[in-house]
Amino acid sequence: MRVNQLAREIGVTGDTVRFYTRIGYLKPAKNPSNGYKVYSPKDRRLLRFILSARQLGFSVEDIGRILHTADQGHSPCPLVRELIQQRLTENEKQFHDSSRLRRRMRDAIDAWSRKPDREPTGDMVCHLIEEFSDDGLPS
Amino acid sequence: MRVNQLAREIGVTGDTVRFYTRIGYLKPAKNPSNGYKVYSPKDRRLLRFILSARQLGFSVEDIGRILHTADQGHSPCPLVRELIQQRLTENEKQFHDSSRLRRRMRDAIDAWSRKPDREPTGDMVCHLIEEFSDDGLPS
DNA sequence: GCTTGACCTGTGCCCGGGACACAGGTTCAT
DNA sequence: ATGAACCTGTGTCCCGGGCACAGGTCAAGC
Repeated sequence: MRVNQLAREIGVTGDTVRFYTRIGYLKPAKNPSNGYKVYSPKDRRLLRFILSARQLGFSVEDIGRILHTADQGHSPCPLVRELIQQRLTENEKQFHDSSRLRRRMRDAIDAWSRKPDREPTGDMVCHLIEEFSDDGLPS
Repeated sequence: MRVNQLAREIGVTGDTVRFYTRIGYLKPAKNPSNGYKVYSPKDRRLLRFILSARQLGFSVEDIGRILHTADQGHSPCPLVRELIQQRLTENEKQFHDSSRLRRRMRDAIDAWSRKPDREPTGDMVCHLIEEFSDDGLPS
């Protein structure tokens, strides 16, 4: 089976399949008559696994480590448990950062609703932004 | 003043200053005796503006449009109001996505706490991931 | 056989927002 | 003049694919 057949069957784009092939996670054979890559049922299982892991928040590199461990015949489960914990912690941090930014944006929009537009000057590009930032500074 | 002088004064790295210079937002003169870039007080004001805008969630490209508008002598304020609204909407979407992922990760960790580790098989890389994903599928 | 046109392929570069590596230049004290 | 510390511009890298491109393939029609 060729890239787009596999891709459609699984529900991703051909580019995605090509990408995982390019980085060596899928290892299709090569049809010698036309140079096209030929994917096996094992590749299909692997691709499904990769996509499941991605949906759980594992990075592509994480998945590489997991696959490598399994290739050695070792159980990847301890690594999987460790990695998802790390990703969860990351997610929580970025969730927090995102919340702070959102509050800041809302505060700005609110403050700006009571301010006029102005022409730029030599010292000022946009007084909305510049004055809002000054408000947050230590005087 | 040279890149690292400016950078330190504002509290960013030289790479950041170089980056905004490279993309043309800062326009230092060139010291002909040594080829070094020479930043003016205007560049310093601009850099401050850029960083303030970044902190409010504007993208680097947004800032380019804002600077361009101001360069034409028009008020960038309407654009600024429009763009922050867009970024806020984006942030809200990604906040939501992030929340869903987080719940999924926590559910996985919880489910996995009651499951053993296993060796990989020809059909299975890591049963934790594969079975957890199956749970979400329409049977 | 040949052509047409739709579909498919691999390859290589693109994105953001800087970070980092590198080779070489400069500066100040010696 | 020499050494060491610091500095500079430039090029490349990161992620997870997306996209453009030139060319290959394949069935239908003549």
